Amino acid sequence: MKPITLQEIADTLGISVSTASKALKNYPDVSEETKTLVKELAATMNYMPNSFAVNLRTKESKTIGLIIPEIVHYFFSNVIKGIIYQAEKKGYLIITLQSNESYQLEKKQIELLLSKNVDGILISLANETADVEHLKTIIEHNKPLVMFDRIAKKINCSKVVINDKKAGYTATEHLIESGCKRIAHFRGPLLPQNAIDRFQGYKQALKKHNLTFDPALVYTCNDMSFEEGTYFAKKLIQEHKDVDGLFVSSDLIAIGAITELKKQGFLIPEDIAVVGFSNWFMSSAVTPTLTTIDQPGFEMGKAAFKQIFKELNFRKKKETYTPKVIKLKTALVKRDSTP
Amino acid sequence: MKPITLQEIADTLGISVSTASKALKNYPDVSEETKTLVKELAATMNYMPNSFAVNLRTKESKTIGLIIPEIVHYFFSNVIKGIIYQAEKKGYLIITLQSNESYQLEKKQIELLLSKNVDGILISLANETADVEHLKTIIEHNKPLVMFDRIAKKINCSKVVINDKKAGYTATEHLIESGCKRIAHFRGPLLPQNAIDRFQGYKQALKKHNLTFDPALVYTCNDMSFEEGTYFAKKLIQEHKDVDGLFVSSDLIAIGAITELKKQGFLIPEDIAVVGFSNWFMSSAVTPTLTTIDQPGFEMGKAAFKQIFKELNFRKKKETYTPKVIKLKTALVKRDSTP
DNA sequence: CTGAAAGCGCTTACAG
DNA sequence: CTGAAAGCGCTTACAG
Repeated sequence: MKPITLQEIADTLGISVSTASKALKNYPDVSEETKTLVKELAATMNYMPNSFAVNLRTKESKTIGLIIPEIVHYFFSNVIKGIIYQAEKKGYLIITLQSNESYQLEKKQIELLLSKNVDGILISLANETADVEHLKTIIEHNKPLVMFDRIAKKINCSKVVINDKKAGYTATEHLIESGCKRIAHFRGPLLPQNAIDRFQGYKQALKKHNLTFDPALVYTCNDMSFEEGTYFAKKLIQEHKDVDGLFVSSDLIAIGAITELKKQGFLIPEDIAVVGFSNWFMSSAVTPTLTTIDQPGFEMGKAAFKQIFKELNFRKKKETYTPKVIKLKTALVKRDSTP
Repeated sequence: MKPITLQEIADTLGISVSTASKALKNYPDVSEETKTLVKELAATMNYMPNSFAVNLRTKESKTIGLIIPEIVHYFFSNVIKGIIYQAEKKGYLIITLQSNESYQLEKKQIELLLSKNVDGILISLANETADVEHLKTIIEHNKPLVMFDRIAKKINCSKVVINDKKAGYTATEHLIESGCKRIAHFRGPLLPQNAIDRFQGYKQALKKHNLTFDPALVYTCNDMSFEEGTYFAKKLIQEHKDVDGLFVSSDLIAIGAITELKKQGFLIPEDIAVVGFSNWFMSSAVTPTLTTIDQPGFEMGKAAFKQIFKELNFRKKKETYTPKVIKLKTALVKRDSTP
């Protein structure tokens, strides 16, 4: 079945392509009669405008590129879901690419998306990414760019984030208020801003409550896995027998840590209280259930798309806009891993 | 920064657009000198061909549509990852849509992808999908279609699957060989072929080993969640005190079931042995670790893309091809939830 | 109210 | 070896 063209519609109706085109798009200067004729024929012939031609004329494809560090990841897949959900609502399609936490890939993928002429780009940075020049090329190409979760402070574009520092503060303060005196922290990798911010929040809470900050109690996780949780838990209790609280930058690592601690005979939360991060669906299923910070992935995806959509419209109207930083709310979810 | 065109390259060089175009594409009938000139200028001017124009001319966009029931799902997100990984290798981009297990959405999304002129469609059916006429429209539009995991037997297109029946058989037989006599099955929803096949494998294994099949021991899960696992486990031990084995059609449900059974004082595997399905990464982390069937999601994604890529090339060469059914290997992963 | 014309930026068959 | 021309299928400013 060959797709049918406007030309064919016009021909069978004995009118011009221009009129047919305008009729379908409800131009006011086409007679009602012609409009009905064209629309009916289009419907019966199952006409679909050739999107390649439309793209070429209108210079937009209603397609947004998305670069994500890792698809197989509860939080990120929720973000993707939110983006796709919102995009579909607005008639946009999402092309997803995975940087695999690699700076080189991320850079290449930006080039790729730009060469494919997406209308804009949504990105969450790879853990490896330190240099952010490649993001500037997006802006130079005059395409809207919105970063989310793993952002680069230096880049002047809209961002959707949570307040990681505040969330880290809340988590740690909750441990302090539960009576913990020696609180360890399993932080994320060194580069990403959100790992830094959560760590800052941790420090700030200690300071506020007059607990001394001990750098030896901070362990840096790199692959953010369950195994890393068990590994550092083992290390932690070897090195610091007096620890009574633990703030972990991800639920998965926290669950790994709890598994190991239980195995070694520690009672959670009696001996060591634990707070995770992100509110992974399993955190309410494990034993004990995990106290954590709820990080709204789906909402973040929706917000990121909404923002790029706004910017797209500003551009169409040739209006200027100033990049916005949207901060989504987090919440402490109190469960059984803290007293 | 306005994107630069072939026209501008040709103008600055004082040659025609045709020659410039052919030079860039290494046509043999262009002088080496001209080729170098054009290529160098293109490089310094950072020329990128306008993909909209290329699409219109070549009638292909090197873009494949993907419809998946649920993105936030360990198995499916692995499949997506595999598809995107393989597609990127071959210069293709993936547009992902989520049907949300809804037949209506799935149907609409096929129309959408077709109207956006993707070169082909990859799909895994929604649990709700019974009628498969909408898939035929893809074929009528002359676009390659490859189904994976949740397939429709009736549709004549290539498919990538595992042998669900055999896997169900293996899982059940493993329980039987472990000494189980009364084996229950938590199956998936009624419509998807793979839920049916796993159930058939279960029945077949019982028959083969002369155990009577008792329909009362089969429970149908619909949302495939942890909670469903706890719910049916509760029901199971109320209704059938003599059960000593359980084959569950997903690891998450199995883990839910085990959590509930442990809570009620049952020993796993001593009282009830449990086998899951899919080899979710958490199945090696829970206590006891879960015996399961490894279902290669990433491989499935790669295979699905490879197949559609092949079909795309056959079409370009105007060769015919017959749809293939690719069966990927599964394996029993023996862990501690079976003796 | 309708249509001829130009043009989006490329590719490719054809002429020279 | 080079280039003029046609054309992919639309949209839209303009003329009538």
